[in-house]
Amino acid sequence: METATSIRPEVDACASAVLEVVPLGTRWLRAAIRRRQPSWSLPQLHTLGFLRRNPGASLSDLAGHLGTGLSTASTLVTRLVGTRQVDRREDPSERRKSVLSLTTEGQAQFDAALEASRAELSERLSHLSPEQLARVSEALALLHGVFGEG
Amino acid sequence: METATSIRPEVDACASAVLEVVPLGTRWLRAAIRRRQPSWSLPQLHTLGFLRRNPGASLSDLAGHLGTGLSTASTLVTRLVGTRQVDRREDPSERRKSVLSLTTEGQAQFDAALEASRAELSERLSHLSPEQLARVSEALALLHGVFGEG
DNA sequence: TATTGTTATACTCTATAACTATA
DNA sequence: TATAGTTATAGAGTATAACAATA
Repeated sequence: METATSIRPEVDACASAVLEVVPLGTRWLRAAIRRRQPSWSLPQLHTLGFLRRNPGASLSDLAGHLGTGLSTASTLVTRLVGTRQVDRREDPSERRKSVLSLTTEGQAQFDAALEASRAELSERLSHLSPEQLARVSEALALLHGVFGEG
Repeated sequence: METATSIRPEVDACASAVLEVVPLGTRWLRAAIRRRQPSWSLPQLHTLGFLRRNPGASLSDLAGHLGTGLSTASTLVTRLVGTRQVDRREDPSERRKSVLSLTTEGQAQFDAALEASRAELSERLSHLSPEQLARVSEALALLHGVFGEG
């Protein structure tokens, strides 16, 4: 199979770096969350984070964000509803749809966990110089676009 | 609880960006792999990638890399041995230890999948300017250190 | 008929605990 | 006794397929 290698070697090197760092970051993040909320899985955290930013989203919205099927999102939400962290209602105007949001308790727990992880990450990032920090922030914005545009 | 907020707001902003982009990248990566090798899970890919770079590693080495317990690594390896992608032997000098490596077939499949994902990522990264690309690469190196030093 | 979501089934990931074998 | 690894068990994530309800 022709593997369509780029004309620019820097591009391939950058792609390789992404492929190496993203899993590293995921493992770090999972460990950080576990230290704080051992009962939360990464998918659960992603679900809570999405509903934190998008209150009132439907199950389809959530599934699209998670990159999973509707059934996966459904069982995920069912568990979080069971633990009183997510509220699931029926959309009055579109009765097929769910209206999802965090409960007060779910939001408080999520904010606390996010803040703890951010504090831990900040501690590590604080060793970087202001210039390095600015470049990392800029690079993250670029990667956000790269991952999000499709 | 005191959440030890940083004195530098830029640090916290950067940490927030990391917390947002890392999950995005993970979902993109999973989707990219699925397009190529629908049968591989992310943990399996990480296992293959680690053994690709560290042939002869022990099960403990692998578990440490994955951030999981020994039992998780053991069942993971058992499945990959069953599909003829990983070779598991006994260390002659330390008979408690396993010596893990990719089979010829496993290595070929991994290389092909990695190359496909890299090509797909490269296509997206190719839209960046040389300056942007350099910054992303530099930032990734910094993040590699941030995630890896603990 | 198409869309939204749920449920059943099966397989993988993961942790804990109990176990074996080796050092 | 301590370490390397396996196995049993249980709970969670995931996809596919079959289903119900709504539009």
